[in-house]
Amino acid sequence: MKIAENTINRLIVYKKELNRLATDGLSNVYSHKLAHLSGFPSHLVRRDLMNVGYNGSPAHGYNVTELEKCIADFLCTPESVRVILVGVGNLGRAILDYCQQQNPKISIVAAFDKDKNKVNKVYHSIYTFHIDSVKNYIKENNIDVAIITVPAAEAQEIASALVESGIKGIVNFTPVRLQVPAEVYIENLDMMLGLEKVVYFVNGD
Amino acid sequence: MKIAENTINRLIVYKKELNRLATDGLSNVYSHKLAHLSGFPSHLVRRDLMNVGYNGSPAHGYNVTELEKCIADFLCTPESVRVILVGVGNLGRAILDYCQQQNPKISIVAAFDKDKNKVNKVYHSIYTFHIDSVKNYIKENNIDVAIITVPAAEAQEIASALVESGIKGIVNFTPVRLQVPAEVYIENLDMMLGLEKVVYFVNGD
DNA sequence: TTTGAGTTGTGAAAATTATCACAATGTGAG
DNA sequence: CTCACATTGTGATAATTTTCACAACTCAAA
Repeated sequence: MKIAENTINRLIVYKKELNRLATDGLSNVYSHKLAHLSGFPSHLVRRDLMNVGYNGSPAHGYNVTELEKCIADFLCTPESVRVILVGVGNLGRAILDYCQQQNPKISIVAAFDKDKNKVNKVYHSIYTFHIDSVKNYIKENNIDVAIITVPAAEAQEIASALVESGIKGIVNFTPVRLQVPAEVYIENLDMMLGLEKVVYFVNGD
Repeated sequence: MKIAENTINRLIVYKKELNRLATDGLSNVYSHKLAHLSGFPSHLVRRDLMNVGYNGSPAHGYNVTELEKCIADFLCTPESVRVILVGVGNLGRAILDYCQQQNPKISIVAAFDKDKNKVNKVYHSIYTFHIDSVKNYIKENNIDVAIITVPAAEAQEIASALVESGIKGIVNFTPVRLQVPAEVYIENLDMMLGLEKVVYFVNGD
């Protein structure tokens, strides 16, 4: 069954909130509470959970840990995912740091840059290689996902190289709309776009 | 007329691509080309442009600079927007830097942190104030939009304080779902969520 | 002038997504 | 046991969003 992208977004949010509830020691939760925590209406929560195929109880709602696991299974979250990052600028280094504090299942295993002053250095405990070695690295280590944080002018060239080496998904932090084959999944995380959207909704209507 | 959030996203993308076309010296563009550049189908481009009320010519397509201005007007993009940033960690500093390289109409005018070692310092030419002064700053300078890059544990407390002071829109880089009144617009830019989504679409289907 | 190629703008249809409303269910108190 | 209550799961409905298809238009060339 095909699931809408928005549904996936929400499921990821539910999963995170469930995880937090679990660490808080709660064992069950009602759709209303999950709705309140995640910011979506409760009937959407229930509808989304229909998709993952987990059944709650009318009396106790959902079992927190079971539902979390069920969503994780549904999202096919593998036990560990290895990701690379290209572009060790301010933003790239911040992401190297940030990622380690979050989901331990997803880890950045290598960074790449063209600047010789950065190559062979370690940032936030991630080793930086020269960009020329990225193709080999991807192939030898079977990497599927890359994060791009290079300057806008280099983004397309880098993306093409990554795709050529077999990358299947890219988190794109540059403002450039990357041109890649349809089977490569691109998640654009343009911070400026986010800011502009907020400005629109605050100003306009 | 009410415009869907996705439409707003696309319009912002069109605007950026148009800007790039303009600097490249092109004077007009067809919906197909704009579609290719932005990654959306051409009939969606035309449908979206219907909303902003700009009319192209069947022979020459759209005038690049006029359309760009028209979209900007539609999005109510003010001549200049002043934004503050709360949380001068690695990510916060990277954003301070990144923002200045992009849209010159939107500028971060002040940063805030609770760490005394950061207060009164200047990062990427933005002055850092103590977090205790943020409420006054917002009121005195009439700030509408804030960027939150504090640790997850402090996010909600900060958000509540900002809202109390009159903030109308927040770009939230923390993984926390902020609880705010409905009239405050929140844009969640959770990098981990983006990564997880890519992992899902790469792995699963 | 007339024809033809290529594009826009848009009504209408299709597909998708969200909302509603309520039957079915499980629980605990009396 | 039975009843009242609160919640889930879901068919049906409504709303939204996208896609299709083509008439209307512009220009250039013959």
